[in-house]
Amino acid sequence: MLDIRFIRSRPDIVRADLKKRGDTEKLEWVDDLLKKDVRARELKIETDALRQRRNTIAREINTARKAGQDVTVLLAEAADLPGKIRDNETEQEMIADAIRAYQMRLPNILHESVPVGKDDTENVEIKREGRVRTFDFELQNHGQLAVERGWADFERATKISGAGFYFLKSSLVLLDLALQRFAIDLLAQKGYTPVIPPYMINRSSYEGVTDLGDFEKVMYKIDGDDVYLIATSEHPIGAMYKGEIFETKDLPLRLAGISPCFRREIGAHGLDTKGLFRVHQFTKVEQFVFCRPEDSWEIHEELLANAEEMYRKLEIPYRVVNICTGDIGTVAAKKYDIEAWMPRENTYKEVVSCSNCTSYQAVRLNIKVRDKSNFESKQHVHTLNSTAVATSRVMRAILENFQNKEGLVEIPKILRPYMNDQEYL
RNA sequence: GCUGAGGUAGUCUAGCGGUAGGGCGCAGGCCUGGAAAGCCUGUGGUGCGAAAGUGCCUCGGGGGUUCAAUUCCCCCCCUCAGCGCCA
Repeated sequence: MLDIRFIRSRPDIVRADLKKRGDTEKLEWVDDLLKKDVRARELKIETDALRQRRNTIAREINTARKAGQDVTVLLAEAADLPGKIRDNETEQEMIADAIRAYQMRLPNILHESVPVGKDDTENVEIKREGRVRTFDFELQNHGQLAVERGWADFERATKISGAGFYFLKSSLVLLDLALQRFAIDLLAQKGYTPVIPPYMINRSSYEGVTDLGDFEKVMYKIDGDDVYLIATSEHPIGAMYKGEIFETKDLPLRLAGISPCFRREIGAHGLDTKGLFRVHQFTKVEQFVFCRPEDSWEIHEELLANAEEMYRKLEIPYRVVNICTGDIGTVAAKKYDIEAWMPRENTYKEVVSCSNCTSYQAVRLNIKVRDKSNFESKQHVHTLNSTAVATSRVMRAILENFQNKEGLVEIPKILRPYMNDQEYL
């Protein structure tokens, strides 16, 4: 969320950003929020004065009693104070809740390079990489191919868990693990520390890292407990340092999260109905960085470069798009997607999402950095996250891009050391 | 799940109705040719103030009693130890 002090001092920036997003209904929120903020501070001054009087009088009563003096006048005054204080506190709480509710719903301030657009059709392509293969035969649907070869079982998974689930078997299990290990090794070599997080986290931690709407749309709640299944390791890793202060020397902190990801929302159907593209559960290796505010834009490019390197090495053609205002959501200040070439559909489809969340998550989570040379000054850190590999989607890309006429699937060379040096699945 | 002990500022620890004290760490200052040691100050959140300052809040969380709660009462959460169950 946005720091109240930032909103207070630069409401012009907040308003301009909402206009850029076309989110004009929230302009009124800013006005109302600023009004409530003024009232909140008036109330604080009043209430603090009442509390000061209460504290003083309590001490006076104590001193007078010890001196054996009469305290009835003091007690009479003191008796009125708690009620007055309580009335003020009630109003203060109401206003604080209202301000917080606005803050939780106001989106992050966008980077100037974010293109204006109404929805995902207006995202801006930045580049294309890789050689797109041509096929002189009809490609098989990756899901059907996987079932025929005994690499996946969707029907039995549907029987026991519902649509959107799958059993992975034999070669695809090894491929899944190979992709994870490839990604971890590549990131570890670049200074990222691998992390396996808890797969369930509680609501208050979750509110720090995600959009409120996600609780209804995306997350699975565990019945009877205050915990949710994680939708990505970004969430537990972001919340990991909640309420903490980093030393400058400890930043940037580069982490590589490895976890299953659970998502209720699986969206559109069509070609993807049966298969590995839109599923309720998949495994993902994720890059996550905590850094000083001045470093985040450079690191955002680093995360994208790392992700691109993976797809180049996997020999999967891709393009990079700059996500527009209508598609970016509330948390990120700028977001790139990498879309892998899916030859059967003749189109690029999302496999990586790479975001600079600037201080938006850090403000909610209260994560700061302290500079040793200026001990008193603390700033909120910036957080960034980017997919390295979401194994289900990359497996689909491999099953399609590396298929041959005989229905065999070649294993990308970079993965073969992780696959007992096999050439084909 | 049961029993017991705990939760005090970055960390350790005292206080157990009347302004939360000390050790360590860290930051700054004095001292020094430089350092160490020693000594002094500071250390979380927030309000007012140009600043110097000054006030309020903070003893796991929430209620209650009281002029006044870290302290007394009630509910909840978490940690540790032992026992039980368990891959």
